[in-house]
Order: sequence, then structure tokens, then C-alpha cells
Amino acid sequence: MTNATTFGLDPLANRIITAIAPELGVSTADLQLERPREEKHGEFSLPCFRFSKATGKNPAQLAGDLADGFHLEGITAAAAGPFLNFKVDPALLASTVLEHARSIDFARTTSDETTVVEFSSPNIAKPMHVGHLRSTVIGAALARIYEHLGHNVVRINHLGDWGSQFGKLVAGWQRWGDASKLEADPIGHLLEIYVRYHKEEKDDESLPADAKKAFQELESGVDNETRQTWKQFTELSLREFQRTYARLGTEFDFLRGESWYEDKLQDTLDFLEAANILELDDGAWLVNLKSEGIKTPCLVKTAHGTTLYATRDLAAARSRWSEFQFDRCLYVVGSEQILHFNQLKATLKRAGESEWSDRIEHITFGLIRLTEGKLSTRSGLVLTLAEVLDRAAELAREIIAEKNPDLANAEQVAEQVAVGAIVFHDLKHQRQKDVVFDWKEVLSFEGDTGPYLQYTHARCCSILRKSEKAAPTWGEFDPALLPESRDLMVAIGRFPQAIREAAAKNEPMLIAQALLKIGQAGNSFYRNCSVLKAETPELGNARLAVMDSLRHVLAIGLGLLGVPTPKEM
RNA sequence: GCGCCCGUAGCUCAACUGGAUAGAGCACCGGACUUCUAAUCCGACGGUUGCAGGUUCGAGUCCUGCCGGGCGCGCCA
Repeated sequence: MTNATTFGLDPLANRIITAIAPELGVSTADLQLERPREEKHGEFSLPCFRFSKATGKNPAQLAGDLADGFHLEGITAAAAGPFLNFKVDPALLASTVLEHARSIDFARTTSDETTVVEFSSPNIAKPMHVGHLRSTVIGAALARIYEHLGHNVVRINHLGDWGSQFGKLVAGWQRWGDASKLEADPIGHLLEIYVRYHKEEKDDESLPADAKKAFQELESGVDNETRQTWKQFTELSLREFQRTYARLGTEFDFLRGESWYEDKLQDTLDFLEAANILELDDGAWLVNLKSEGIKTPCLVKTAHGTTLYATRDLAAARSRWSEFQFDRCLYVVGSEQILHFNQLKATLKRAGESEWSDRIEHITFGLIRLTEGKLSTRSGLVLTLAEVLDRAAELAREIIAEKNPDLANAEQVAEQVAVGAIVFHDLKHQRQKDVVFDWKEVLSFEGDTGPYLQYTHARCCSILRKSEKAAPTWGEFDPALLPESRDLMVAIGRFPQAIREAAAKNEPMLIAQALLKIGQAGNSFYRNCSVLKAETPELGNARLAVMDSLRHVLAIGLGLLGVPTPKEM
């Protein structure tokens, strides 16, 4: 449920729809305006094909008749063949958009829905690599977007801190562990052990046997030596993760690893048992999902008595439902786990929980590949997030030294630019597509990039800072003086819709694309129209309002994506 | 073998989910800094949307079949 406040181009679109809908015999809710492919056609368009049959006119004739009968102050309608196009008077356009563009509530709505977002979820004892970047950045952006739309958002970091891998790690630690190495570089040393384990397990049967035993000890719930070791690994890893989260500005409401659901595992198995869907197969317990169209059954307990990923995720889902009564629960996890989440939902459905299992949504994304090959923790081929951030920051420092050597806080700004470049680069692509990690592109600060938008924002700040007067508030300037701002007004005006669509499709890219349009139009505008040296004080005043609006909308949009907005750079 | 995803300019990506002459950035070429930050702006170049059919007023978008790439397919997560 959303409130009725409209922003940007919405009021104009609503006026047109209200005028046209009765002519077509449809309700205003059923009428949606499109944007013309070419800007010269105006701000809105309505293809008339689909109304041809009901009105008994051919589309071109219908468009023509509608245009003839259309009379709204400040908006003209013109038929272009079967298309009905609407052009808004520049003064009205600027006035409509600028009235609310600087509101702290710009493009904000209210809602009573609860949205749970699980994201990031790195594995303990392994480095956070570029593969985790996508989940972290997409999830954090979606959480902010839903929050902006008024949802009650719950952010959960589902850390991979449980499972047979810890048995392997403990078995390896007992053989090759080095306390001083662990202290100096915890994740580095644990990765070393993990890689060595996988190299040696084929030739050493005692290794997997010990690993299995260690995980059984861990799952026994007894506070034994294995558990102490696991606890130590977890704490050390978390400390390193927090450093990266701090750099990215990522926050969570709950840091709940898989282990957090440990005391709910038996209950989950009992629950499946009570639903009468558990089957014993070769010593292992599973749920058959053929009735749901899934050939691969969902394994919930191994023949040697330990739980599995699916067991813990089932427990987590049930726990979240009872705790949050969510309207939607998003899992921002790579597309390689599609089967897993289909199994999760199908199992819950078979257990009779379809009322809420349908609210679970797997937000997939393509994987990141290196030009050198596929990322693989086991083989040790990893590119850590920290390394990427460091390199970007180093490059940003060099560019600042060259372009703006007197900049105060150069170090801090370099970090902000680095984060902006990396985060934006990730979010400007459709989630679904695989991305090849290319240093040249990630470290690009020109064109369609985060730094480009940060720069635009900083320019606005600079102009506002150098102005002798504060930016005029609504009513203190004349929007009619801003015909050159047309493209920028349209770009800003479409931003609220971009946010709504980004949420509807769980696709932050739509915001990134909208911001690029705004940035391009903004750069063009202040290039052509001097603010501080405008021909008249009234003109400068009006343009100052545009600068302030541009700055504000960029700050909102970049903020939603997690791109920092330095005031100077 | 079966299932899901992706093929758009030399490269990286858009295209309002079926609408008009398929658009941006990078690269390359040309132009604009004694000028509110040139991390910028303006212009030029660049296309048989993987291939072949089908659906209809209209297809990059939907359906079928191929080709190419990726991911997944019982006791890992």
C-alpha cells in the first residue's frame, strides 16, 4: 500500500491520464503513458493501437481525434500517425519537477509491508572475494530502496559458519595449524589450510574421516575442543569482514550465521516428519519433490547423522516467518543456487506452508569470472574485495594528486571515489548477467561510472558553496526562466518511477541508469548555463535552484545505491 | 542427457516487458579550458539484435528448432 503523493513527472502524467481515459472508456488505473522514443516528440506518448477495436476507429484516426479534443493548460497533444504525443510547456515542466525535487521525501512513499533481505553471506574462514561483492552491493541497495518506499526492512547476513567444511578445517588445523600465523593473518592461514586439505584428501583417507568426525562433534552441541576452535575461527573472520563492510558502508540488522539456527534444526526435522513427507533413502533422510516438478530430492539429513545446507535454510526460513511475518523475503544469492531455493520453497509447500513460502524470492545474479579463469576458493584462485578496494583507492589518490592537489581530506575522498567506482560498476548491470571482472573497467572513472556521478554532485556542491546567496526555496524563483533545463527536468522527473520499478523488479540497475541520465543532462546544463555568471540575478537565482535540486536528487540516488557523495573531489 | 540463464556497434552495456528511424559509455577521429572543478562538454564514426522459421497492425522483446557460452543436476554450501 502506498500513499498518494506524487513526484517528478507523476502529476503531469496523472493530469493527462485523467483527461484521456474517459475518451477511451477505460479507467485511469488502466491507462499508462509511455515515453516517446525521440525526445522531440515530447515527454509522454500513448500508442493508440490497442484502443482501435473498442472505439471503432483506426489508430491514426483515433490519435488525431484525441489530439483535437485535448485541452489542458500547459500541455499540448499532437498525433504522429497512430501515436498520440504530449509536450509539456518548459515552465510548467520545471515548475512541476522543482516543486518537490528538494524535499527530503522526494520519491518516497509509505508502506506497511515488511521486507526481509538476506544478503552478502560470506563464508567464515574464507576471504571475502569479488564474488561476494554482488550479493553485498545488490542486497544493500535493495534494502535501501525498499526502505525509501516505506517498507519495514530487515537486513540479515546469513554467514556461512556451519557445515561439513568446518570439519575439514578443523581436521586440517589439527595437522598443520600454526597459532602465530593464525594471529597474523587469520583468513590467509585458514585459506591455506583449506586449500591444502583439498589437495591432500584424495591421497589420505584419514583426512576426510577426521573431517566427518569433527563436524559430528561440532553438531553434537557439546562445548568441546572442536567447538572452541570453530568459535575462534568465526570471531577472527568476522573481525576481518567488518573492516570491508565498514569501507562499503554496509550494515545489517542481524548477523546470523547458519549456526544461529542450530537449536531449531531438530524442530525442523520434526516438522517435516509431522507433515509426513520425510523419506529414508540409503540411510539419508530426504523430501521427494517430484510432485512439485523437481527431480532432485531435498536432502535434510546425511546417513551419518549430520544436517545439511537445506536443513539449516529450512530452519532459517521458518524462524524468520514466525519472527517477522514478512510480506516478502528476498535471498540475494547467486544464480547457481536456483535449484536450492526451488527445493526450499517446494519443500515448504509440501509441508503445507505455501501461505508464506510463496513470499520467498530468490534474487539471482550472474557470477563474476576472472579473465584468468573461474574463481575457486578450493584451488586458492581468489581476488579479495579488500585488494580491489585498495587498488581503486590507490588509483583515485593518483588522480586526485594530479587534478586537485590541494584537496583537503584527499585520503578520505580517494576511498570514497574507489568505493563509488566499484559499487556503481556492479550495480549498473542487470543482475542476471555474468560479468567478467576486468580491472580496466572497474578502475575506470570516466563516462558511465560512479565517479562521473560523484563528480557531478561535487560540481553542484561547489557552485552552491561559491554562490553568495543560498539557493532559493520554492516560490522564491521563477521556473519560467529555465527552458534550457528541459532534459534535466525530464531526467529528474522520471527518477521516482525508476525507484518504484527498481523495487518491483528487484533491479537496482534501473536507478543507476536513471542517475546516468540525470548526470548527463546535468553536466550539459551547467556547461551551457552559467549559474554564478548568469545574465541577470533572477536567472542565476533560478539556476541555483536547479543546482540544488540536482545535487539533492543525486545524493538520494547514489545514497540508495551505496555510492558515497563527497562534496569536493 | 535433462533443467535454468545469457548471445544487441570492435569492447562493456541500455532499450519503459509487444510500439515510432535499436540508444549510451569505452576505444578511434575532430572540436571546446586566461571561463562556476576538462573525472567535463559538443560532433563524427560505428548494427542483417547468434541463425532459421512462426504468432500479428507491429518482434531485440513472445513461441518452436538449431548454434555458441555459462550455471546446476542426493548425503558440499
